[in-house]
Amino acid sequence: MLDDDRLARADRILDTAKDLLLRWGYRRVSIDEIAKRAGVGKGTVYLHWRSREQLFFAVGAREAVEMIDAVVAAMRADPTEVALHRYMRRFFVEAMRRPVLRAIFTRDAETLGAFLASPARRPLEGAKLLASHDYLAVLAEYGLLREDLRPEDLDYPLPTIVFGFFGVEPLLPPHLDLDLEAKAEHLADILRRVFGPAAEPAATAYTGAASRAITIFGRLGRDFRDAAYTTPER
Amino acid sequence: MLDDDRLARADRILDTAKDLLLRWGYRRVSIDEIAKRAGVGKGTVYLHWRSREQLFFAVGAREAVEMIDAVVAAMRADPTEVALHRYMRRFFVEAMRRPVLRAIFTRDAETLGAFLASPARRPLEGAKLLASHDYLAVLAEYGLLREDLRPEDLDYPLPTIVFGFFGVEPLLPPHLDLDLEAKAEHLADILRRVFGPAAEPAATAYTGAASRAITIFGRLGRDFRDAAYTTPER
DNA sequence: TGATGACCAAATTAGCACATTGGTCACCAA
DNA sequence: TTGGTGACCAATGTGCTAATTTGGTCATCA
Repeated sequence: MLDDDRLARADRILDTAKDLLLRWGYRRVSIDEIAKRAGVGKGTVYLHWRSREQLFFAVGAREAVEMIDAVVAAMRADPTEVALHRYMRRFFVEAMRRPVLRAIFTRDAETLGAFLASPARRPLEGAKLLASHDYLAVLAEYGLLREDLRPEDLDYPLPTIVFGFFGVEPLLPPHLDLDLEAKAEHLADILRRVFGPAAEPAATAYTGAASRAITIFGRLGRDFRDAAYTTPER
Repeated sequence: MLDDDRLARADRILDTAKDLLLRWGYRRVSIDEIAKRAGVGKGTVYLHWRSREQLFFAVGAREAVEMIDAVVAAMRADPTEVALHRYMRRFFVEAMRRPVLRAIFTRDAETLGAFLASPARRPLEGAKLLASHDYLAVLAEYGLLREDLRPEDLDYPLPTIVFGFFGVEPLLPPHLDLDLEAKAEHLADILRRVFGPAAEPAATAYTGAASRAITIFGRLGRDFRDAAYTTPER
């Protein structure tokens, strides 16, 4: 079978899995049902992924790729998007707009159930996706971080703040319903005040940093794409 | 029966309930068991609280009173403790050091189970306990907030940040294990940078605001104490 | 008159037969 | 020869009933 056909088939299966995941929730979706609706035999699914968990990981990884691509595209179009507060704002919005990523980041137990605790999902959250050390090092190098901060100083407070934005929703009083953009704006404002440099950086800092960051996130996107379509080796 | 004896009995029951709650978790603790260990009849428990939920709410409320008392004492000893970032730092530390409050704020399902979703627990979290509008209004009045902020501007971002600090723990990579004070310091630093005034306020601002805040939190503490020992009326 | 525990309805658990599901692999069609 | 398939299997889950536990009440008692 041609590689293109293989990829197309993988996508068909992933589309089906994603659709059922969002409609029925993780525990209700069986491999049988996915295979049937995708028009392939059950065994064929296992020619693409090692296990059920891996398959659903791939569903998430594909959305992660979309999100990363959107981030990279934004940085290409406007290098100031590389700044931490701009990047995280976009990350937040792009993640929340994609149903599977939103379910993962908001820890939506209704939709994801046991998958939230499964080890296969691990790479989908975690600091690596959120803000790699490589990226933060680039920010520091180009003067886009507060002068007294080293990248590792963000290890605790940055994920903590961002996690708060993904997770508070169910705890807030209902009368407080900001739209996604307003929340993202709050997040950006906070990150700029807490981690941003005192003075506005030069335009050249942005272009230099953006070019480096695009490389970093481009690689990250390719890694996720590879992970999503990985064939099980034995 | 004398009021003092009544209170002592209530405390004995609450001590027992708290002990079992922390050892066995919410769902495993029965009223029968609590009554037996507290040396009273089951009916007696219902002379103090209307329902099982109310009883466990009282367990939390009593710890909330302890916490609020600690906060008030700190403000009395040092009026600069009234500043938002100092107050929330202390709030965070005092809450995390008390097992029942920590379970509530970290949403520890293992310990609290169904109680997390029960309406009786509602008053124990929520913005009221965290930072009432009255308190924020005092801060604004005395110039202890960023000049361009009105109290209601904090409604969304403040609980969001604080929630993050209570809730991230299970998501962080294990190698990152700051002690409680270090986490609290991060929280304080963030809140000062995001919500604090540009210039250091005068000492008189702190004393004035602290005196007002002590009144507010003193009342809140009394309300919780009353709620904890409330007799069910019919 | 305050405290108690037997009592009851409602919810939970235990036990068991039956159905479903993740994953494998012998077989087959191209 | 080989990529695709679905019958197959162990293990997990589901429905069902009987038996137990539990929250809450209240007649009775000290």
